[in-house]
Amino acid sequence: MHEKSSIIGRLGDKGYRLTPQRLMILAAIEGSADHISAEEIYAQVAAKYPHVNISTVYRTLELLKRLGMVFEIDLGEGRIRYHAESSGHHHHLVCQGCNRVVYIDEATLSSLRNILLRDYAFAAELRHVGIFGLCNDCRKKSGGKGNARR
Amino acid sequence: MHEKSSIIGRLGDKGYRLTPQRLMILAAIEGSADHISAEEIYAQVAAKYPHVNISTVYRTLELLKRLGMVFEIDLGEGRIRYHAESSGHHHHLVCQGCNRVVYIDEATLSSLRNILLRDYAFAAELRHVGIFGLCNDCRKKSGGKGNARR
DNA sequence: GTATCTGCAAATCCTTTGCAAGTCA
DNA sequence: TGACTTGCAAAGGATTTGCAGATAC
Repeated sequence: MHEKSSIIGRLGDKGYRLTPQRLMILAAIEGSADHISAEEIYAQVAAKYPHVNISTVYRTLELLKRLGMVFEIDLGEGRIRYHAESSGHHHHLVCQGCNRVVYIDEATLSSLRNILLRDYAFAAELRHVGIFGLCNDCRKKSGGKGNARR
Repeated sequence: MHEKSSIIGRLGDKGYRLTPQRLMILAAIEGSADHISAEEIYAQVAAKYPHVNISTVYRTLELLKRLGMVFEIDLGEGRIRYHAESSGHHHHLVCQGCNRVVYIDEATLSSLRNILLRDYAFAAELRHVGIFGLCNDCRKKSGGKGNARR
């Protein structure tokens, strides 16, 4: 049990080829403290391996998503961000006034999840979207204009 | 006080021109039982008035958003949907298994809103995004594949 | 050796923009 | 009349795809 990455191990186990591109893309995702976009993954990989193409990044992300190893999160920027399944979960409060993202821990929303499950039999996957609104600072500033999207 | 549409009245009051395009775009939005996309608005308007251009739809939406008369909602489809401010509010549970959208009333999430406000001083605007997850049926079906997005 | 992957280039989808012509007030 | 609106066409950004050559196993 000492693989560089459990994801890499699992990819290999499932019969997928461990190409240098895939390894580098995985490293970028796993190494990202935050959530990373396809473009950012591409930039990181291309810095060491200029030959890669961004379509390979998208194809690899597609594969990893399909295998449940990487998750998407839509923070309303008009682009999707990705994070490794292994990197732990939290929720995102996205301020539409200043674009700041506040992280809150998973437990905060567990009661909501329970209510939706109980009353609507709906299993909410709250980790993969941002919750939009206004942070404290922006609320004070005359309600904050809120032109954060796209 | 008997305008066809309160939005139209307000647009005129603010000094914006009531062009036929704007009136028809407004009619499409207000007439939509559900949430409508720019493309759908365009199709509806173009049916009666083939001359319109979709850029006019986007520009009108931009204006109405700015004036707070129309709201966006991102249901994670890779496109934004719109609804009239006057059409009442509710929340959206979007099933990633079958793409179904379940509407829930605003009160259901008010406690969440209060918690976020109290603990994070964050004023969440929950009405403008969908909450993703799996509906009852799709949960039963072996967890449902969940390839709903884009 | 060969099925799987990749790079490349072009296409797609949604949305935005510049500009000259049209039109509401 | 004249500022505000529109149509048109072209650009924009994110993502996807077809295909032929490259490569992991």
